[in-house]
Amino acid sequence: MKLAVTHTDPHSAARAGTFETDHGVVETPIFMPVGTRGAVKSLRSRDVEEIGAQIILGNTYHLFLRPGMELMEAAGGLHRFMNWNRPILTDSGGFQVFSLQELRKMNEAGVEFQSHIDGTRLRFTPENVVETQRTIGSDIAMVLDECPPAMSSYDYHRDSMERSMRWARRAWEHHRRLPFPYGHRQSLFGIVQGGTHADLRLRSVEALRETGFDGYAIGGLAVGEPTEVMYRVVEETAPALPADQPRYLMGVGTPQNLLECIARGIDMFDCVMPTRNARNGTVFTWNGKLNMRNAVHRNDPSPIDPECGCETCRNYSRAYIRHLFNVDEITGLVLATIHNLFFYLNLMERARAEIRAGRYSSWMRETIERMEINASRKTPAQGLG
RNA sequence: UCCGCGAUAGCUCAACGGUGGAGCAUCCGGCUGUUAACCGGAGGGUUGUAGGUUCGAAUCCUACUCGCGGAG
Repeated sequence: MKLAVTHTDPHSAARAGTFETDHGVVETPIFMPVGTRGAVKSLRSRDVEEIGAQIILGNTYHLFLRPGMELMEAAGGLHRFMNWNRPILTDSGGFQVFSLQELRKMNEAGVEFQSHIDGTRLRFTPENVVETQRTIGSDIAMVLDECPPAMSSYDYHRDSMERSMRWARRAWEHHRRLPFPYGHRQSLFGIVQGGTHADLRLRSVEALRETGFDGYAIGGLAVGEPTEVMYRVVEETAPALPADQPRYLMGVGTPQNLLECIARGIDMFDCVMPTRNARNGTVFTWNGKLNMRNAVHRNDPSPIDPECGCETCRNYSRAYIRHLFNVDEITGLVLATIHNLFFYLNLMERARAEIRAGRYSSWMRETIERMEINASRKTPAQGLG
C-alpha cells in the first residue's frame, strides 16, 4: 500500500498525504476511533460518519468471541454487519496478549487464550488470525504479535520481538495465498516491537522490511514507559520505515501525544482514550481536559468548548451535560463521546492543514502549551440567570 | 393518658461494656492497539438532650424531647 505524501513539514518529520482502500481514501495524519466489538461505544455508525471518521478500528479477538465467525460470514463481513461503508482496520489480538496476560499462554505456534467470557480455550496463530480478519473483511489487517509490558527485561524484549517477527513472516506468507472474500482487497501491516531498545527496534524494522508489508505499525508503546521514552522510541524507529508507506503508532494516545508523534513521522493513530474517557466524564478541549462530573460546571451555560463545532457543543451546555452524568443518563455518555471524537478528528484535520501550510511545528508548540492549562480553572462557573 | 418500639454521617442502617463502620449521596482524581457507562481516593459524627452506674458507655439505669405503633 502506497502513502501518497503530498506535503512535508520543513521543521519536523511531519507529513501529510493519502492512502487508498477499496472503501475509500484516507487522509493522513489520521485518527481511527476504536470500535472493538463492531461498535464505537455509545454511537451508531451514522453518528461516527457524521462526526467525520474516515476509518475505524475493530478487534479480531473480541469479534471472534462474539458474534463469532459463522455469523460474521453470514452477515457478509463487518462492513455490512455494522452498516459502516468506510475503511476498517482490525487489530489482531496482539494487544489482548498484553491486556489478558492472566488468561493466555504463548509458544512458538501462537497464543492460547482462555475466553474472558466463558473460559473456552481459543488457539490464535499467525495464520488463523489472518483468516479471521479475512472473514471480518477489514480493509487493513494486522499481524499477530506480542505486546510485552514495558518493564520486561532486555532479553525478554529481544526474544519476544524475534518471535513476533517470525510470526509476522508466517502471517504474510499465509496472507498472500488467501483469496479476498467480499470482493474488496485487504492490506496487511507488520508491527515493529523491541520495547524501548533502539537496537531491537531497528532489527525489528529490518525483519519486517525484508518481508515487505503494506504498511508498518509501531507497537508495544504506551504500555507503562514514560512519555519522553515513547517519543524517543518513535523518533528512532519511524525514520527507518519506508517513507512511501503508512506508519501507524498503535494505541496512542493523548492529544499531545498525537501531535508530538506526527512531528516524528507517524501517519495513523488509534486509541480508546477519547471514547473511554468520554464515558467516564473526561472531555478534551483546546484548553485542556475537563471533568464533566465536577461541581464547577453545575450552573455553567457555556458549551464544553466554545471553539468546537461538534453537535454537542453547538447544542448543549456544560450544566446540562454535568447533570446527565450526575443522574447516570446514557445521553451524557453519547454527547461526551461525540464531542471527544470530533475533537480528536478535528485535531488531525488541523494538523493536516498546518502541515500543508508549512507551519506545523510552531502551531504544535502553541497548541500543546494551550492544552496544558487546565480549562476548568480558567473559566469558572457563570450563573444561568 | 398509658404501654411498646425507636433516635448513630446528608439518607438508609451496622456496631449491643473495650479505639464508632458500611452502602448510597457529596467532593476529587485516574483512564493510551477496550475484560472499563469503569477504577481509586477524600471530606463528613460531642452516637436526640440532661444526669447516673462503671477503670471504661453508642451499648446498662433514670428523666426529658421527638417520631412510629397499639390501647383507652
